[in-house]
Amino acid sequence: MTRTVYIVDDDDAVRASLHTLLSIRNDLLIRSYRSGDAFLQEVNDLDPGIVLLDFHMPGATGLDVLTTMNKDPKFVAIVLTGQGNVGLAVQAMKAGALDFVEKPYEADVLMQLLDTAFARLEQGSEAAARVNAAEAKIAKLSPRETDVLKGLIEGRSNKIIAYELDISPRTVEIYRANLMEKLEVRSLSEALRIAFAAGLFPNS
Amino acid sequence: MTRTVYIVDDDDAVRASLHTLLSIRNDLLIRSYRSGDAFLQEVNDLDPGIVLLDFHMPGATGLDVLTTMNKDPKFVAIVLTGQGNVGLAVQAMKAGALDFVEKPYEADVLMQLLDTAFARLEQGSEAAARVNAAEAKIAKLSPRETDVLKGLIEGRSNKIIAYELDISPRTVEIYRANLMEKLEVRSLSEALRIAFAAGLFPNS
DNA sequence: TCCGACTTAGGTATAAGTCCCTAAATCGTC
DNA sequence: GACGATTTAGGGACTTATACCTAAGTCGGA
Repeated sequence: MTRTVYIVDDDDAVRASLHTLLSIRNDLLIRSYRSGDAFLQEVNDLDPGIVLLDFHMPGATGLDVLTTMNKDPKFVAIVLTGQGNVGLAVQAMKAGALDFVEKPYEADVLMQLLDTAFARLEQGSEAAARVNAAEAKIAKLSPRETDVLKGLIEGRSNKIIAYELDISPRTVEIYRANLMEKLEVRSLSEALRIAFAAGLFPNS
Repeated sequence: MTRTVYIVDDDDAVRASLHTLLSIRNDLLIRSYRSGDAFLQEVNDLDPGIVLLDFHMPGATGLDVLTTMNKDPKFVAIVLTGQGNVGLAVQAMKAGALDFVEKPYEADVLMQLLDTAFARLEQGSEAAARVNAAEAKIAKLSPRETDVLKGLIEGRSNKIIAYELDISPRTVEIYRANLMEKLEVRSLSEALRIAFAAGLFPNS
């Protein structure tokens, strides 16, 4: 597995020093960006990784970057900043940063943070992978098959579903068999589990 | 609905001033504690509410209180502190505080924070109530009924479950009927939904 | 000691779901 | 215009599940 670290800082010296520091660990792929804007332009095409983020930058600030990639589980951000204060730290943490560290940082603290960040990244991408797999399977279903799945989720029998969709129970059976095949499952419970994972479920 | 605010601060003047400020809103029930220890002693018996928490206190600090009630969705904490710094703010946010505000705070900022906090509290307690209801129903099941439910979750038929438990398929049918009754559901899908909600499900 | 819950099990009937076969109209794509 | 996917549907055999009936042994608590 490639462990990628993105450095986003407008200060050449900071980028260089971080690069040197991180190069101690030879399992890291390091990419540097000289502004938040430059990073945001490419963010959709990037592999998952850790983002070491400066707060004060011309153009998009660290907070802008954080809010943009807020819910994307592909990235875990650590804010590294020169002039920090409580308000900024709180904002950054609310925006989902793993940590907010004032420069000068200690090398071993940063290294430990990186490990934590990679651990969280893995958790997040496992969860995301499960959701993705489930959604991909659901997406294969035809509209009618999806209708039937919804009926099954609600706990209705083929007969009732047929009545609601105004089609023959026989046809419901066929859609049901089709969706089981497309979802690659052999039991209703497995099908429902995929529906759960894909967020198809009513929480009420 | 009673909206409760707990004030935890060792400074008499701060407690009094917060009390006065919050009294403007006559829908709030206000309780004050002069130390983190005093609050923690009662925390298990308290109703859900917002905790306005000082950081620097003799005995249990604000962070101690935060970590103790960390995962309890009954409370949402806002840290109000005199001498704050970035490190403390980050620790508090990591420990689950909704916000970290330095004194002197502005009254309207605090009021807005309270609204946000109550909103989050309601979300959390709705979710918690669902989980509780589900767990309570699962807890009613006898050991054998639970075994059968696990088999159903795995997508096995009565016959297979009977074989695995080394009992008659007939008996599995009875347990199954019993658990449907105890769970107050009429379909497998509803039963599985309760099992999901109770966290009985394998994520792998 | 008796009551209630849990565990176990059979019979019989009906309902529901699955698995095999076939078949045709529609609709968009190459 | 032919090909594939979608939607629609029937028959028949087989498997599963449900809904009713009864019944008995164990074990802990009132």
